[in-house]
Amino acid sequence: MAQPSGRTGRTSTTLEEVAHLAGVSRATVSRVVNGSPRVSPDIRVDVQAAIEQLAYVPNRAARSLVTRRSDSIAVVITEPSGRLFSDPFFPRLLRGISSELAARERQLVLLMPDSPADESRTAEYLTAGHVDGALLVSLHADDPLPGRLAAAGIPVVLVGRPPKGTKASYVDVDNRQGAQSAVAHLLAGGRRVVATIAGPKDMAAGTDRVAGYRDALTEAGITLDPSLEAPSDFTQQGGAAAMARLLAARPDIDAVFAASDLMAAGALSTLASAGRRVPQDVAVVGFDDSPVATSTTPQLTSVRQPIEAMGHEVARLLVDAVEAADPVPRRVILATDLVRRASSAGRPSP
Amino acid sequence: MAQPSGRTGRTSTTLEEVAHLAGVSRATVSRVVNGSPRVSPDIRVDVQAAIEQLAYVPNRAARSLVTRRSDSIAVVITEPSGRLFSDPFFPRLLRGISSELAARERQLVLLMPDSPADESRTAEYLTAGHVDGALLVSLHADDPLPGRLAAAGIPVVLVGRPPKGTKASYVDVDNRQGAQSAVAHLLAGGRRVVATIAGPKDMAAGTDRVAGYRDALTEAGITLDPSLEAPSDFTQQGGAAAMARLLAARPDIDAVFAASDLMAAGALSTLASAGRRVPQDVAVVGFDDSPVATSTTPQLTSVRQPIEAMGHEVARLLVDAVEAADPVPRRVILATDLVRRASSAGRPSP
DNA sequence: TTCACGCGTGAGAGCGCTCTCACAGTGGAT
DNA sequence: ATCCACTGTGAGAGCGCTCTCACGCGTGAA
Repeated sequence: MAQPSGRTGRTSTTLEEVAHLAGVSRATVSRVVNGSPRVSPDIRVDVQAAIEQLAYVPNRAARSLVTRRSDSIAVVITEPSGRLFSDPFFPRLLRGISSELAARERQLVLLMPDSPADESRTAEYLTAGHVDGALLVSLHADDPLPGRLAAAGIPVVLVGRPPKGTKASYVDVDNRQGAQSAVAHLLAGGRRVVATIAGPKDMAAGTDRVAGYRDALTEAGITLDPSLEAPSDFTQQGGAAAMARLLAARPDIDAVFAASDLMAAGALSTLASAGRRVPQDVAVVGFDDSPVATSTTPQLTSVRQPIEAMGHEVARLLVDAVEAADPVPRRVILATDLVRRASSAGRPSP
Repeated sequence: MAQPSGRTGRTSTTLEEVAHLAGVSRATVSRVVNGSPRVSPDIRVDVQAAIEQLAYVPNRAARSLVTRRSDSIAVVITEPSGRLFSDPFFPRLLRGISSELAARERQLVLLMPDSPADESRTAEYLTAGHVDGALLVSLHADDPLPGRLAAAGIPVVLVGRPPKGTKASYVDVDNRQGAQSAVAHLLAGGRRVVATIAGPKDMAAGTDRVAGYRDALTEAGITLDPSLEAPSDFTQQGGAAAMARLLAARPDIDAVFAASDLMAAGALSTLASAGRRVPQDVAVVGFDDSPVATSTTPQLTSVRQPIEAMGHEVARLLVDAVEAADPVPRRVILATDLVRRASSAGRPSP
């Protein structure tokens, strides 16, 4: 930055030039560009013609300088790289966010801090007012970021319900309902001893899915049994190990609801080693409907999450919050969808 | 945009205020901020103290307005969503890019056009001068974007060698050498009838990996045999089908090099159905070292690509190109690394 | 002592835009 | 005819910064 660029910049057209060509003042061109109603139709047409002819594009920097808005939104992904690299969640979410922001003419500024030093730099960047708001993607339970941003008055929307209660807006899928429908589906298929491989207890997605599992059993009048609930960590290895524990404790299991497809895939391999046939002996349902679900044998029934829709929703919420004078926190919960595949085919009625 | 925001902005400190506190002029503070050597040490200290005290952060918009640089770099991902959602390539690449750009104090503006209309909007955005340069991630063979950007004088760096020859800078992994080392490893393990499941012919990664496969055989004095080369499409299903074709044509195959882990995983399932043991009867090597490689049975030997390094390199190249007066195209080829796992364990010597 | 030179510093213009305010023109009510 | 309200337009200030240019001061050579 010490050196000015040697590049002889492509100088773009300015408002001034458009105004000159159209025979009006800068102010009028500005009004046309920004869609003000206070412009007579004929002048508007002239100005638009001039804009077209000169291929005029407003200079964001100049505009930002006076409006004190950057029209950019930060997306902060703080993920220690495990899930980031194995789960298609992030690309899909980014696509949803990107498409919404593009439609709203906002820039998407991506931040992926990958060290504690980086994270504090991220916080400084965000609070410096370079962006109008921030989308926080995978928050640690103890992340100080939401607090710092709130203190700095930066609008924030979270993706996924944060583990601790928070005042911030967030968008999440209906994990509980999704899990409930998965287990209800197993019960409807004639299964009676339904276990679950759960996610970590310190993640909302973990606890909510267990709650949904219990809901379904309770609704069906089945007494809950702690020996049928094996906590795990959302990974394939973890799922395999949890399945082994479940089989050891309860050999009579005839169905498993895993809180992620990766864990379900792990469970499948353990079941295969144990000589249990899927779905004849044990039915399996996963969660996420990730690509893994169609590459296992048999293919996995799974709870599909509307990830792109989440992206859209979260971006919409944030842009609205930036524009609104009253940033009332909102939460949006999106419904899930059970995708039926071979792993949970119902038993032939006896 | 018609309405000014109702938000009562957190007004940040300005150069002016820092200058006042330090008892110097704006120009001097600016010099300190931008690291000019033409400032006496004692004054520099005073100014830095004032900056610290007021928590001064330069206003990007004001700076951009005069420097005519945005200090932001666009990353354009044009991927029809197949690979985007199944391959961890993109998150890893983004992380590499992000970390390099953060270190260089550049903003990463992410663009993911997902419709033709979107793509033309993207082109307009990029040529409007809102960013200093663009990183193009997964280019179609016939994508007009590089041409349009070149015409507009926007610096561009490509990730991966483009199918058609191009004058643009790019960074790629050494696909040919990677494939060569994989096949050499199979030969060193005592394999003699080595087949390959290749990628599409219209992708550089596809043809380069076949070339590497042939290199290794030729070096070992083995005559090439077209019946051992099965083109496919980088997907698991495609890999499974290609493996079936290979087995039908050449039942004597004792090793397979697949140009992607997904295809290798498909090959494994076909081999299992055909009753061939891996690695005893047939050794298998994949490419990418993706998470799939460790979730198959047996785990896959695979060629690891330095994806984060690619991200770093590509970002470095672009920032350098933006700063340099003479944008001489450069190409950087990164070495790969063979990760040995069970799927290619050598035969016990006879 | 005088002059030239270089170095550190300040004054001020200006980047392209928005937005307030003033003003001219129009038309309806008095 | 007079006044008022209202609408459309233009003039101009100013957002926060960089950068050129001029200036004053100290230093070394003449």
